[in-house]
Amino acid sequence: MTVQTEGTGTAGQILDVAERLVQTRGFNYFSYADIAAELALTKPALHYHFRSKALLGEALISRYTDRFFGALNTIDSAGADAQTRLDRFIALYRTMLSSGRMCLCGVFAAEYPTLPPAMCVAVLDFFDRNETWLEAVLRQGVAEQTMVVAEPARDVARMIIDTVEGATMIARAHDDPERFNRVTEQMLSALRA
Amino acid sequence: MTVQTEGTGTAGQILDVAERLVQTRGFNYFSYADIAAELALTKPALHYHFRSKALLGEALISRYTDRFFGALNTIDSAGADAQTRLDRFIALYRTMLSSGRMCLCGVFAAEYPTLPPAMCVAVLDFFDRNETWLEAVLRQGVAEQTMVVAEPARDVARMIIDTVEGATMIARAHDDPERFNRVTEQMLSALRA
DNA sequence: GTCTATAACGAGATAGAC
DNA sequence: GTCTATCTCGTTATAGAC
Repeated sequence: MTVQTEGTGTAGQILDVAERLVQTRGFNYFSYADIAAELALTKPALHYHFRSKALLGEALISRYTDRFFGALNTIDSAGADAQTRLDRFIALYRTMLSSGRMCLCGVFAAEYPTLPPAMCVAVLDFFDRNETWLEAVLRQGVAEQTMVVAEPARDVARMIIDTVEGATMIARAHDDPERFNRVTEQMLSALRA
Repeated sequence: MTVQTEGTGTAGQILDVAERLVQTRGFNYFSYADIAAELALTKPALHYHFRSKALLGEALISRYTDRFFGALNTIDSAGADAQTRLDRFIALYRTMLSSGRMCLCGVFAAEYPTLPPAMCVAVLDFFDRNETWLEAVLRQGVAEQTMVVAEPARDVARMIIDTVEGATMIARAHDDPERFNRVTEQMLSALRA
């Protein structure tokens, strides 16, 4: 149920380092040289695995999205109640924040107008799928009578994503993970029945 | 009550263009050459007014913060109720979003780990002052019996900022300002008494 | 699959003329 | 206050040897 795990092989290690650099510095503020230095490789070796930075970016989103929804699947398969599911969703972001990272797609959203088109499509897809997952959890909470959710529930789902992304970003700037905890707790308490 | 107004003189014009470029592309994805081309100047002319990009960044935050709190002062001097004040606060962000811009300090928060130290200090100061203003509005709403605000009210103020910053970022990626309106409306309705 | 070497370009910044 | 010219460095990317 974690989003950041270690990849296998050289390509996997490249993605690991690149992912961390994007989540901490942004897509436009790291270079192939940074990755090469960390892995004791040369730049052409990276280009062998990822022909261009744009393709590396696409691979990053693809793997991140797979892992993120893998984590959501793990949450689902535990058969927990809606409150617990929502708590665990938020814990995914808390874990990233604890290592000074933003959500990968949150970073990409901030840099959106500068991204290659293929990356843009993948970023929007990530958010759309998140909304769908959250909307289902909210409807479960209503059915369990533990949540009060306004209609359309999808807008509430969007509010949750926006708040969590914003809270991650600003708590990291303050270097204060507790800020994230208190803000998300405020948000959750407003949803409780 | 607007945050984006036109500056006077060459330095003001430089700040105008730089501000727009940061709000749309980020601090790490525009150059002196971009500004120079727009203003039909050369790069050394820009360096005459702002010796380094870091100093330009500091000047950007300083002017933006002044204008932002100028707008909040205008809201205050109208003597409106808390709900109206909060609506007008959110309208400041809506106006930025309508021209494809994020909050300047929201962008800087996303790029925070890459910024020069002096800019970091100024960014945190912007958010702290925002929290203080919002906390006062929330307490006014409680006194007017139009809002239900959990304690500590400062955490609710932080939640509002995080949600608005996140909603701006993600609505812009979707090129859908209505998303911002619906999300912030959901947030506001959770605060109503 | 990784290397050395290099191309081609753009970045921030400075010297010195006008 | 703005210019031409230039410096130095870092960037993405490729050619070709091993």
